[in-house]
Formats: sequence, C-alpha cells, structure tokens
Amino acid sequence: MWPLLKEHIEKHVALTDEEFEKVCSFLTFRRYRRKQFILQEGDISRYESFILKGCCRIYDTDSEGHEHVLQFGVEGWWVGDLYSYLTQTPSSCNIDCIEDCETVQLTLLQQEALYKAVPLMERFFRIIIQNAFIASQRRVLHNLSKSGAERYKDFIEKYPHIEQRVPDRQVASYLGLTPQSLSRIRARKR
Amino acid sequence: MWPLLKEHIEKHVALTDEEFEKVCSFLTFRRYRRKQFILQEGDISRYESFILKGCCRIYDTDSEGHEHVLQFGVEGWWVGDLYSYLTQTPSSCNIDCIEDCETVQLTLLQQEALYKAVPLMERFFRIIIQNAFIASQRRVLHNLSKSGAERYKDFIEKYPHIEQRVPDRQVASYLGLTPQSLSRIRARKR
DNA sequence: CGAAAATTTGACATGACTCAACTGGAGTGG
DNA sequence: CCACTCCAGTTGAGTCATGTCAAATTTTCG
Repeated sequence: MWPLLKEHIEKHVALTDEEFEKVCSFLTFRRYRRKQFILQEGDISRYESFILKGCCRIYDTDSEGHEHVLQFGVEGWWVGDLYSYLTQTPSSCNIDCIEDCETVQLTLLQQEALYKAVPLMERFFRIIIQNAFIASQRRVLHNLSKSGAERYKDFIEKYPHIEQRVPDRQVASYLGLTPQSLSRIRARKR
Repeated sequence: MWPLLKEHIEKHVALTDEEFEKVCSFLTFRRYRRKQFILQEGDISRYESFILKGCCRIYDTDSEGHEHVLQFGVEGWWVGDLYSYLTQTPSSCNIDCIEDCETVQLTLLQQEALYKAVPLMERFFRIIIQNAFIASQRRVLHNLSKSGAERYKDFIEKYPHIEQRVPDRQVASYLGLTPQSLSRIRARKR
C-alpha cells in the first residue's frame, strides 16, 4: 500500500513490514480536485497530509490582501500548518491544489496513537521536521542575501520540476517578487 | 544543577529527578569569552549548545563578504548549525559571543546515547525543533510581506531584551537591512 | 586617554513596486 | 467553429524604499 510512502519512511528509519502496515492503519486516504482547498484560513489544520500525487501550495494572505506562497507541495512532501495543527487553533494559511491530488492524512490524535504503537515514528517525524527546519533557515538566509534574479535562478535549479507545474505568479510570490518583476527578470535573461 | 535547563526541559516533557540527573550526565559545561567563537566557518559544528548565560549570534558571510545574522541566542536557547552537526560536515556559519557565555553542550554521539538512556528526550528535541521550524517559517513570511520599518517594530516588540544587548548593526543584519537604513528608520520614528 | 568601532547623516543610484494598458491563450456558450 | 470572456503574462512610465559610497560624529573599550 502506498509505495511512495514506504520508500519515504524507509529513507529515515528502518521499519519491518509489519510495522509499516501498522503505520498505514493510522492513515486516511483522501483525494482533492484541482483548485480545491485542503486547508482554508480560519479553520484548524486538522491533519498533516502526505502527498502521493499532485501539487499544491501553502500560502498566506497579508493585511493588504497580497498572497505569499510559503511552500509548494508535490509527491513525497508533507503539507499542513504545523502551528495550527499542534495547538488546534485557527490557521492563517490556505492550502489549495494546483493539480488534482491524492494524499494520506494523519490527525493529531492519530499521530499520538501512532507514536505509541510504533515508537520509531517519533524519530521519523523528528527527522522530517529537522530537515524542514534546515531548509527554512536556508531560505531565510537566501532571502536576506540574494537579489530577485539570483533567487529565481536558484529556484529553477533546485525545483525544475515544480517550476513547470506552477504558474509564474505563484513562483514570484514564493520568491517574494511581484509577477511583473519576475517577468522582467526572465525577459532580461533572454 | 543548571536550574534553567531543568525548567526548560520541564516545559516540554515530564522527567523524574533521576532522569534529569541522567540527562545532565551527558552534557558538558563550557564557558566562552565575549568575541570568542563557539563555531567558526569551515569547522564542523560538533555540538549543540544550550545557553545558560550570555548572548551570541549565528551568522553567515556571503560571497560579497557581507554578514547575515541567522539567529541570536540568549539564556534558554539552543545554538548550533544543525545541518553541519547532523551530517558532520564543515559549516558555513559562525557563532560568536556578544557577551561572556556559559553553556552546556551535547555532541551527536552524546545525544544518541542520551536518546537510548532517556527516550523521552527524543520527544523533547522533536518539540524544540518543531518550535524552531515554526518560528523560521514565520520569519520567511515576515521577510516576504513586511517593510523594513515593520520588521524592526516587530523585532523590538518580540525581543526587547535582545535588542538592548546587541549592536544595531547586527539587528539590521538580522532584519535584512543595512545599518544605514536601520538608522534612518529609527530616526524617522523620533 | 586614544584608537577602533559603531552610528548617523548626506547625496545619489537602483531594484523592485504600483498602476495601467496591451497581448495571447484557455475555456465557454451560442 | 466562432465570438466572447477571463486570466496569466508582458511591457511601459513613474515612484519609492532601500542600497551604496563617503564623511562626520559618537561610543566603546583596551
């Protein structure tokens, strides 16, 4: 069941087949359509979603109504608003699907039960979050030290697959640029 | 021993006194002088340091020689370069002391032994890193959506204590501004 | 006290933003 | 299949925040 998930977990911890089956028993499969919300501002982020197929974006709308993309999610990534999820308070983020998506999801209660049933999963999630933290720190540094053009160049090198699946305006938002600025940056290169 | 550490751990997991003593037995106390490096670019980040007293900064130097402050560390915070620490590869960061510091430190080997001896500590560090990740994501969003003046205002509200212990130029660097710009922002307010 | 570092200030340059108009492709309905 | 709309992307003009370079001033600390 869900070979992508199995592969993903095995990258970080060694589970027996039996343990992996146990893990699966705590997860719930769910499909979403293109443009559908996985999470909407004001709601509680009730689950962390592992993406089996498809592409989505996590974004926030600021006081001026501008959207800022925090993260894209594709196959093999987890998406959710961790703060809202952990504290069970309303989220300020939206997550919507750029393509039809297939996910497996875990609620906080299920996750806690999972830790009891398969203690190694505590380690697994620690590692996942560690990596996410390291990536986020890198991004902070990038945003502090590089120009828009450099950030764009690094982005397409690092995520060539995502760049082709996502509209430019959302890439611009991820990079902290307006669509116009990104368009000019691209025009300059050619 | 190290009441600040005890208080800090107890915020997140419930340890017996005996367990806490065990935890302490894996840690090494170490002092640093003002201006001394805890970690220097090119070296491996051999330990995660919990600050008992003092103030330090983690920063990175870009290709143009400009410094960018990633994080300040004061009493009750952990500092280190997690990526370098986990992979045992050379770090691109520096950590230096803004004041004389007292720390307790954990090497990767000690940490792994600690997880075996006191399994709850695996949960403890997961929570610490979770919080760090959430804070880092917030900062990304902040940097994308707010002006220099707003970022400064939010900074002094959130870290009034740090702001008074750290030179302005380093606050500017943390915020992604030049010292000159920060100086003008401050002048405007008055 | 005196040197070195930090901060401030001025003049000017520039990258990115805003607003607005235009272009072209995708989807829809007649 | 065409006309129409809608939306993403592009382009132009003007503005603004922030950066750069340089010099003056203040603070820090050895």
